[in-house]
Amino acid sequence: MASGMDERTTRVLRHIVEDYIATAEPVGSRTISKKMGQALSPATIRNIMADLEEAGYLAQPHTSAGRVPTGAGFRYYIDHLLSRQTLARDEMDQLHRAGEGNGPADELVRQVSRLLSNLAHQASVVVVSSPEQQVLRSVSLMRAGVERILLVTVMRGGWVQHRLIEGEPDLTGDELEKISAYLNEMAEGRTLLQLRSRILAELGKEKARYDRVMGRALTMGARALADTAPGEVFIEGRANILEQPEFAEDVHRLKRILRAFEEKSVIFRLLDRAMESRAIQVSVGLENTVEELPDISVVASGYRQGVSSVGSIGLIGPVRMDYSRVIPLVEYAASLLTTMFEDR
Amino acid sequence: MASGMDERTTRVLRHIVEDYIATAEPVGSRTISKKMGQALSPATIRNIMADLEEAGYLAQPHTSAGRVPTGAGFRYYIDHLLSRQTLARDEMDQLHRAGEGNGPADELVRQVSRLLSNLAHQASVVVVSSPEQQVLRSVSLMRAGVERILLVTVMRGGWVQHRLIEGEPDLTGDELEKISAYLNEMAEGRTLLQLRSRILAELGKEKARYDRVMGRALTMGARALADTAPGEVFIEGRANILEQPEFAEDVHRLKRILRAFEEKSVIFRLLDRAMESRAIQVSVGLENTVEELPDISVVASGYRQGVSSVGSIGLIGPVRMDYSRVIPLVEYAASLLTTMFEDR
DNA sequence: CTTTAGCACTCTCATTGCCGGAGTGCTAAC
DNA sequence: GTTAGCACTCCGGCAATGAGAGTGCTAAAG
Repeated sequence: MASGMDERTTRVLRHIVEDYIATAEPVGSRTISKKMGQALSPATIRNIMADLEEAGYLAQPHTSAGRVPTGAGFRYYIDHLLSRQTLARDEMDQLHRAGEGNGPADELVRQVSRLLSNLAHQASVVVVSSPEQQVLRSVSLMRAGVERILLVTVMRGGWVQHRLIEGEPDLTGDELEKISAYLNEMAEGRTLLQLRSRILAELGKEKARYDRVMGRALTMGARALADTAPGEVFIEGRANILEQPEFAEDVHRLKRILRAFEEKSVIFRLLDRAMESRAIQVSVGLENTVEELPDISVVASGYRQGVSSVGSIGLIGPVRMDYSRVIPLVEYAASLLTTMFEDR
Repeated sequence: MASGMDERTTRVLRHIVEDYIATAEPVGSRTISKKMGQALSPATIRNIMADLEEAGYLAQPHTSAGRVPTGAGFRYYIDHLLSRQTLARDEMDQLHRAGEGNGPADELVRQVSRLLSNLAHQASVVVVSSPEQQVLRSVSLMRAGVERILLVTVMRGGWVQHRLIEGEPDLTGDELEKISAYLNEMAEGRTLLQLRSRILAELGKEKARYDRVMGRALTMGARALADTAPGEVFIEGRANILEQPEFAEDVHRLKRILRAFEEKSVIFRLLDRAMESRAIQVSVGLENTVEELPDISVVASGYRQGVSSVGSIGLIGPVRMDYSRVIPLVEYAASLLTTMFEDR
């Protein structure tokens, strides 16, 4: 049906969507007629609207209310009608400054995310994918308690991660340092995944035969990397979603979304489509496959470290979002993250 | 005036507070009369209520509504009238299990906090104080990029922290390992604070004179520890505060508190009184000195690592909280955290 | 002197009925 | 195909009303 609409019809649809985005109220034929410079009378608009409703792009909350775009309406708008706003110089600068500063990677990412959230008046989410595919820069083993050893990994791009190895018999400081150094040498430039298989290969080859340090290093490495780390989620600007009347008024919805924010896995599912693709992803309403949140929209884009995608950044909010503004914002933020990780 | 109340008056006050806690509605003289087994007629209760109002413990939303406890009323109730509920076996078990598991310290703390939040139907907050005073178990320097070095510190108790040293000329892997080992040896068993002054002393003494490794180690250590790390804040169960009608109904208040949750420093100020003291701290309404949040209550208790307090855990919610239940919960959670860190 | 019954009074809240306004769909004319 | 006109629908706000809950005061009883 999408192609079966003439230009006039789509123009009407566009105006309806944009008016609705701006006001959050159902929009009537009069309003649109005025907006289009009286070229068409309200009555005509009404006819067109009836067509659009039949095609599934609009809905009426009740007879004698104006029209509201459906999910399909938004979809069509986003795919064919949207004209992106260009970002204000000032906004780009702000984002830049947030990402430029000194400090650990996670802190900078948080700041960018937060600013994005404030600029868009939506909640902002960053997911960092499980670091399995990322290239290591260095690893270190540290004593962390009785029979507890901590494996710290630093990725290219500056991401730091640590995991605990428990129930490991204690070693002297010297031994630990040697083992650590050995592992570190083995790790550099490899991905976690590669490191793991390398360790396993090595372990099979020489066994813990004649080199005690090497043997211990290999078994410990193998243990530490046995289970995959989950990746991380940062959510910033939860308070901003109260700016959106759809959440401020409906406590139930608000609660649902806040609950979802507390489940890492839900957020992961929400953003993982964006992670793969290089282009920005917009999923409105029911399109996202997360059954807990049928009535929200996600605008997200992956960011990369070198050639491999390592995560994504996005906004979560009601379906009625100012996409023309929000899409460029997210895109810019994602590209910023990519450059941030480039020279690290 | 507190002492100038006879037992009958305080009993009335207690019933009013408890009824209000249970219902969130102003409570009238009839209700109280019935609750006290008709020993006193509503009229008598009314007289007593008038006294209590004059004394500042109760207030009327408007003539001909029931009474509502004031901040002072709650304060008096907490200090003199409260009878703690004992925790259900099951709740203690749940908390225990949350804290017992394997995994990094921060993850476990999060889990305990989250469970606490769910049990209390309030938002739960954990602050980990700046690690300055904590005793180190080990430190390690790791390569983290061009001219970037990461200092990772592991505290007794299992807390891990890292800070970036930027603009540091690159070293060979070997050199870095030596420096790292040297620092590690110096660090163990000292607090961060002690380590820092030790480094400065050492730096003055020998200068970077004849031992290049030592010299580099000292200057890098000094640089890394120059600025104090801020400490951390975990907030769990934000969605639970919507269970409380005072937040569910008043978007403005909700927004204020969500905004506050996004400012580490605010949360710090809110909980730092609890950090010092070993006993549980309850601050109702205006008692907390955080001007952004005049109408909320904080129930918090510090937890320790050995003898020194390292943070606190607490609940944040409306003044109308079920203190008799919530206080034991927080206490138990705090003691749990203390034992969790003991054997690490 | 304290307690209580009685009563008049106040205030809220839910219900009802009643416009006015916004918007629609349909029909007939342009 | 477009539009003016019109009857119709539905929502939202407003005022009036009355029930209900609760109070304070007074005067009588204990």
